[in-house]
Amino acid sequence: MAKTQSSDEMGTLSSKDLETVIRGADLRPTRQRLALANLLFAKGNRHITAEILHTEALDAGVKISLATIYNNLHQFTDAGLLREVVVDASKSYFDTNTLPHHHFFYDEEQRLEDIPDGQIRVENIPDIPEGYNISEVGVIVRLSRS
Amino acid sequence: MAKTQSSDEMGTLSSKDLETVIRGADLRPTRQRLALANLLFAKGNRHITAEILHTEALDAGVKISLATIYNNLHQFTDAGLLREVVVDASKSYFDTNTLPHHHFFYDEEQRLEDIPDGQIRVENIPDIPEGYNISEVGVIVRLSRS
DNA sequence: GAGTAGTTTAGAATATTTCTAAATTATTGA
DNA sequence: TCAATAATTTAGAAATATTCTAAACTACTC
Repeated sequence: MAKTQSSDEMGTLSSKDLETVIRGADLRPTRQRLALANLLFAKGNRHITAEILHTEALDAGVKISLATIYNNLHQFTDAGLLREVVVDASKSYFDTNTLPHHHFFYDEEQRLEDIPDGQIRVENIPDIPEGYNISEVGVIVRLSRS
Repeated sequence: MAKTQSSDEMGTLSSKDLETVIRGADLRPTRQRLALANLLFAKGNRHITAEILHTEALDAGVKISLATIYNNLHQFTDAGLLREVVVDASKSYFDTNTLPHHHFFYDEEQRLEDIPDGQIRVENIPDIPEGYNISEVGVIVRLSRS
């Protein structure tokens, strides 16, 4: 397997691989961090909030505080292993898919879902002011029950 | 002038007009509500947070509480006079332009700016699941200093 | 194994937004 | 005009999500 893998392909990482990923991000493979990495990266794409990840960790028997969840979500994000998606005014979602892509957001369920890259095209982005660059183009298609 | 006006054209409303707009939304033209409507709609498109609107009102000599700011922002939004734009994980922006359009967001300045409708096109939106409809397609182009 | 630097943690603090219940104001209709 | 009513405003408390602090703990280095 290639040494570098996109977050898209992290669905089958062994705990050895997870340790490698964590070390590659200049982080120590602590018990808590490994457990979070496992919850986040061991089963395909996820869109998760701090609170839900905390609950999942506790349910999995991992003793971990909410502060540590936040610390690690931000460290993973800084390391490029996660992407923060702003879609709800009151809480943050973290997406394990760091490749360029867009999202469906189900209003009633407060649930995010990937729209695979290439599927949507954004055309005709106007000129941007001198001295700036585009850091991200995000499309959110909001869905509600009809 | 036409009886119905898009929020786009509310830049020149007299206080009589503002009262009409407010009554049209089934709201009472109170001192506070008129003052807010004036701050919001009397000078072209705005993208504003509750806190900033509160400060502007106080600066203009209007005695008003923050709770009233929130009440009115939501009432205006429900009446279709404002649109809430989610772009920042920690606070909400309200946009006086309720026509379909997209946004630039200046990361460093935490500032929103309209991209006029028609300028950007979103193509190839995939099929959406049975039983849902698209309530909004939002594009945010994030800009950072280069 | 000792020293250090990174990590975790409980709990406090902060920020934004909502809620509550009481006081105030606008409206209606006698 | 005035009383009844319903909507509105308000201060302050509460709720929610997130960050901070400082102390305890753990992983790493030599």
